[in-house]
Amino acid sequence: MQFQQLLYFVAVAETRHFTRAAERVHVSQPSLSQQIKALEQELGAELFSRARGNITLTDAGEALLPLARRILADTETARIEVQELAQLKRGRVRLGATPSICTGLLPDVLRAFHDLHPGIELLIEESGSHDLVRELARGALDLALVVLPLPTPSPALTTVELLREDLVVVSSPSASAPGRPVRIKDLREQPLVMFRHGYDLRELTVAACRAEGFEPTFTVEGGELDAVLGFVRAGLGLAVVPAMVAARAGRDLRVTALARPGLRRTIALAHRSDVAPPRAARELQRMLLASRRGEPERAMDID
Amino acid sequence: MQFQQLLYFVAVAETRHFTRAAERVHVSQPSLSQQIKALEQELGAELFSRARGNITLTDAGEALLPLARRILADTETARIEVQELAQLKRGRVRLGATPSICTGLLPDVLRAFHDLHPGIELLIEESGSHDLVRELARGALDLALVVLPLPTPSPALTTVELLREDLVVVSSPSASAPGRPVRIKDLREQPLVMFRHGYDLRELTVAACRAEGFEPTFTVEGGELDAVLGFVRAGLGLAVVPAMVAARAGRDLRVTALARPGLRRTIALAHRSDVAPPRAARELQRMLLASRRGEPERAMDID
DNA sequence: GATCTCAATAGGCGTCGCCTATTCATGTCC
DNA sequence: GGACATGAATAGGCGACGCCTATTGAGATC
Repeated sequence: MQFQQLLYFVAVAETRHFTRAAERVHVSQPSLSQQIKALEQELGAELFSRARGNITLTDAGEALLPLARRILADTETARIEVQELAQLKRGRVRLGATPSICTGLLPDVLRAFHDLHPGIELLIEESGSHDLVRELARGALDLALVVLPLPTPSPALTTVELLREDLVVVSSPSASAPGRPVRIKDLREQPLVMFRHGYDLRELTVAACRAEGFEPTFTVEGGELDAVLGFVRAGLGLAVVPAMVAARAGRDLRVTALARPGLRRTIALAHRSDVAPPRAARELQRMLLASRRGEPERAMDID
Repeated sequence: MQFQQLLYFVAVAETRHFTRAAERVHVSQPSLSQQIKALEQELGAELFSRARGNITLTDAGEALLPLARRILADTETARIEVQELAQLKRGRVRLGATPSICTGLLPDVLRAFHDLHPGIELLIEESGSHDLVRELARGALDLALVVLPLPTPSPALTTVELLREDLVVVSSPSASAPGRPVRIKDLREQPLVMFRHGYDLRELTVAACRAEGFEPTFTVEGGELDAVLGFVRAGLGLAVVPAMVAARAGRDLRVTALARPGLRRTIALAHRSDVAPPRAARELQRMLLASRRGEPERAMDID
C-alpha cells in the first residue's frame, strides 16, 4: 500500500471517473488504472465496480474510503507540523540565565527574537550558574547563559564565550561619593549590599576582596538583584554589579568604574554536547552570538 | 513520504538505534539510514539527533512520531477491514423475497449461510415481486427472489432462474375432501381463502381460474400467508399454495396435488445488471443456486 | 594508540511506476 | 446497423529508486 495509491483511490472515488481522476492527480489514466489495480490486488478485494459510465465503490471501497482520507489528512498534517517547527513558526526555547544576565543582556535580544519568531514560546529559568548547569545536563533546558568558569565543568556541556563585561560599583547619589575610579581595596571599610548565596556576583566580589586581604562587610545581604539595587539607591551601601545592569538601573544611581585591572566576568552560552539544541534554540543562540558585535561596546562605555 | 519511511522512523524512534531498528524491520542498516535521510530531506528537518550511542528525537521528530504511529495503525486497520469484508467475516446482504419464498425456500438456505458466515448481517425484505423489483432498481436491495415473469421486465435487472415449484391445494382434513388430484375447474364452486393483493399467488390463481372460464369465490381474502393457512386449517376454504409452503405447514393440513397440467411458478434470483452485488450477496446467490440441486425434489415429492 | 561499535557513504542491480501507443468494450448517432 | 465516440484496460520501454554488499568514518573503550 502506498500513499499515491490511496490518493488515486480517493480521487476515483470522488470523481467516479478514472480519466478525470487521473487529470486531478496529474498522472496518465493508464498509470492510475494500474495503481488502483495493484491496490486491489494487495488488499484482495475489488474497490470499484466498473459499470461503464457508472463507477461505484464496492462495499470494500466504502470501508476503505474514510480511512484513506484520514491517512492522507494525517500525512498532510505531519508535513505541515514538521515544517512549521523547522521554519520557526512554532516551537519552544527553554533558556536558563542568571538574574543579572536576565536584567542586563536578555531583554533586547529576546524582544528581537520574539519579533522575528512570534510563534516560539520562550521559557526563562532564572537561577545561579550551578543550578543552570544541572538543569542543562538533565535536559530540562535547551540553552543557558552562564558565567565562566563553570562551577562544575563537564565535557557533557559545550560553552561558547559570548562577551566579557566589566563590573562597576553602584552607589546612592546622595551618599558620600567614593573616589573615581574605585580600587577594590577601597571597598575595605565600605558597607556593601550583597546578593543572596547562589549569585555568581557574590562569589566574584567576595573572592576579589579576599584576594586583597580583607573580608567585605555587608549592611544587608540576601536580596535578589532588584532588591539590592533598591537598597543601594536608598543609601544602605555600595554594590558591585555588571556594567550592563548598572546602565539599566536608571539615573538615580551613581555608577563608578573600578580602577585597573578592575573586575570582569565572562558570560557564555552553554548547551549539551551530545545533542544539538532544537532548531528554535539554535536560532536564539545565533542571535545572541550576533548581538555581541554591537551590544558590549554600547553597554561598556558607561563610566 | 512513504509508509516504509514512517515504519523505519518509528522503529528508530523506539529502539533509539539504527542497527537494531534495521533488524526489526528486516532491512539492511544502510537502507534504513538512507530512507530516514530521504524522509528528513523531504520534510526539511532533522528527525533524530545522532549523538553517538544516544539517538534521540528532535522536536520535529517528536511532532512526527504520534502522527506516524496513527498513520501506520490506520493502514493496518484498512487492510484488515477490507480483508474481513472480502473473506465474508463481516458484511451485509439485503435480500428481498416474496412471503411464500420466505416461508418455503429461504429458512434452510439462510440457516446454512449464517452458519458458514456468522459475521454477515442478513436483512430480509418481504414484499410482492413488484415492490421488490423497484427496491432492487433503487439500490435498496442487493438481491431478490422473485416470481417470473417479472411484473415490469427491465434490462437493468438480471434474473437467473432458480427453480420451478408446483402449486398444490391445501384444505382442512375435517372438511369435505376434494377428489384427488384436483383440477382447476374443480375449484369453481369451492370456497377459497385468498391472499391480499400484491401476492403473486393471488394473481396466478385467479388467472388460472379465469382461463377455465370462471371467477373464483372467496370466503376470506386479504390475509398474509400464515393467516391464510390458519383459515384453511379452520375449515374456511381451500387455498392454492406452493408445494414447499404446504410441506412446511404441518400435518394438520391436507395437501392435494393439482391434476395435469397443474400450476407451477418459476422463482428466480434478480439483481442489478450494472453493478455486481457485494461479495456477501454473491456468496448467498451462489449458495441459493447450489441448493436447487437437492432441495426441489425433497420439497416436491409430497402427495 | 589499537580495537570496537555503529552510522554514513559508494556502487551495482533489480524492480516498479510512469509514460505513449494501442486495444477493447460499450453506448450513441446518422 | 454500421461508424463513431468515449473511456477503461493492456503492451512495451525507460528512468528512478530502493535494496543490497562492501567500505569508510567517527566516537568510545581498553
